[in-house]
Amino acid sequence: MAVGVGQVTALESGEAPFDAALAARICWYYFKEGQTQDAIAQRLGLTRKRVNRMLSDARDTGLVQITIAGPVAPCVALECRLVERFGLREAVVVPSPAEGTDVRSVVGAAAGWWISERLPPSGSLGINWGGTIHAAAQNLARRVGQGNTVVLLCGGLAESTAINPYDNAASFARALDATCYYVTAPMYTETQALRDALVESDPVRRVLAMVETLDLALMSAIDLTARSKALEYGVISRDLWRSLREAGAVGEICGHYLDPAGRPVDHPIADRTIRPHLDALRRVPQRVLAAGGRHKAPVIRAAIAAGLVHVLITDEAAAQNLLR
Amino acid sequence: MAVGVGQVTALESGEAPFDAALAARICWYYFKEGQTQDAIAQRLGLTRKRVNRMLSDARDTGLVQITIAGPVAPCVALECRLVERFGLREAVVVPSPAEGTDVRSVVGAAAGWWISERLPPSGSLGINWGGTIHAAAQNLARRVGQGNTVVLLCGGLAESTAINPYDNAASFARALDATCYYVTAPMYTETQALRDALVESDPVRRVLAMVETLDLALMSAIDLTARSKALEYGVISRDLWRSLREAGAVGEICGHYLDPAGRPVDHPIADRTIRPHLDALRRVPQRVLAAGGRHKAPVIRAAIAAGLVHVLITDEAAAQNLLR
DNA sequence: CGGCCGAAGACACATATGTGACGCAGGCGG
DNA sequence: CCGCCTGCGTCACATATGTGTCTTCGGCCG
Repeated sequence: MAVGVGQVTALESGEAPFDAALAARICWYYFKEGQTQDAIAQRLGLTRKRVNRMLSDARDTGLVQITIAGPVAPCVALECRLVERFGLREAVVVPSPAEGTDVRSVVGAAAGWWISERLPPSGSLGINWGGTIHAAAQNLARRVGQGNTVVLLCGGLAESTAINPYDNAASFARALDATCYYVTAPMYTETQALRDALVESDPVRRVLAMVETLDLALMSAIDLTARSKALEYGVISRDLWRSLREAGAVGEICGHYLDPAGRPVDHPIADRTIRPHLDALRRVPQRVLAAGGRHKAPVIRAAIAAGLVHVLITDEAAAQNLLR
Repeated sequence: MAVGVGQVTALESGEAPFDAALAARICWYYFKEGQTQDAIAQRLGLTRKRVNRMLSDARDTGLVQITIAGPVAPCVALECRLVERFGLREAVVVPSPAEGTDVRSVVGAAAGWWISERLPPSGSLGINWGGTIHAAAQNLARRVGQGNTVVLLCGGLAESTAINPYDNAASFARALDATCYYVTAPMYTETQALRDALVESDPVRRVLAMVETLDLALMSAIDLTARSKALEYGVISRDLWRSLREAGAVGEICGHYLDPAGRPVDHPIADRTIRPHLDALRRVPQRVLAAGGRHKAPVIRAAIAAGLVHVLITDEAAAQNLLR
């Protein structure tokens, strides 16, 4: 119970810590003791509705984490085949969710779990952005004071959507109790001159240079199919989308637009994008790609071909497409 | 209902010993995707009941593991174990502060919060003294005109330290807008005759008798380890400390020195101490002990054994020691 | 060969859960 | 000072869940 500390009363210290404690307690009673929500509400003097809401909040924010131990056989088979076919270090395949539901949350959950397991103490982690990464953030095992570092590998978005890059990074940093470095610049600029000025500027340059120091990079990929979320959210305009496709791009990773063979495509946007160097990314010792959904298969293939993937975290549908 | 290829494979392979694969898949759909059991059953061609049973089996066998993140999670676990192990009505465990800092302020803060929540309007509250109680006083939610009563359950200290009993009581009374009753006598006298005379005197007798009317008693405990604050403050002389330890005492609550089994020890100081009767204390309907720090574990155990504790408010370190 | 037995399904029902409608109070800006 | 608006509590109801009972089915044993 993080009631107020020292002379500070609970109220003065703000509701946040108290709420977290209460939420944790509720989760314990509900998930561990199997109490009914009603009973918990009575026991703690709350309304059932409140308990109910806190429980779903807890699930959303990752306060409770549900892990499934045993290997899911078919997925394990796919994992083995992916590793073998593409020469990966490791593959994680999760069952595809029902048609119409969002694959990113389940792939992200797997990614969060993977990072929790594999990020060393004092490790330095690079991330980019996207719904998958956002979901990963919600599924990290909490750390305290291990001296981790989180580096955001892309610029920000001016319009704050639910999956803003800065928020992604902040969520990671909060969960890992990490120092966080942000690229204080937009994802891409309107002119090349501005891009050049920004990447030369001290704060941006310093953060982008940190890619050389990373232990681990967790990246998602943007596809350029008609189902692209980037298109849906307006992060990529329809005109840009069309011209990228015409230029032969199948998707984007960390600001790099790749053709099916994993080569960067020639497109003006490249000169206006703020991004780490591709070669620098290729020097990160452990590179993890988290992307799911069958429409992501081409960009995943491209990313692998580009040498950006040591570890692939994906879903059944994408895995099957990749192996076809 | 569209069934994914992987699922068909799983079904057609018809594992007679419905291996962990199916169970894991069901768990995945249920916990990760939030599908309804009915939907899962339809999707996999099973009955809902079967899905239901596999889910509860999975929980029992640990195939799914639910963990609660956040710093307070282990505390909630400890609370539950304390309640169960010692037959308490309630336990509150706060995270232990960093080594070297004072645990009493955080335990006291929790105690203050607890009292604020649970002391009924017009309720009568007994307290003793100590740093923990002092901290509790600082963390009470203010009340106005609810007709509360505060009764100090011990004598005073002539030398005014920061944690003078009278000041403790006054702080409580001020915060609760309560009428306050003080034991107008020292904590212990130099002779038994004086003690006897004092407890027979009208004001002292009347206040001590009020213990029978209390709704709630909030008590801290003095330990007799080398780290005892009472020793450090000189409230207990080193000679007294040594002889109490030799007599088998592990600590003191409200003037009662207890051995590890919770029995009063035989020691001359007992006859010179001004204190409520142990049996009277045991008749207080709700008895709360607030004490933290690992060195308090023995006296907490003694207090519980003595039947003085309905509600224990402590810290992680002490809780762990208690459960060992 | 026939009956026994256990596993698993169908059905039913009592709870538990999630969610929307409504209304109240407290904070805030006009 | 007043009205609006947000947040929360209450109520109500549609689903979802857990569990019992009865039945069926298939294997096993006498």
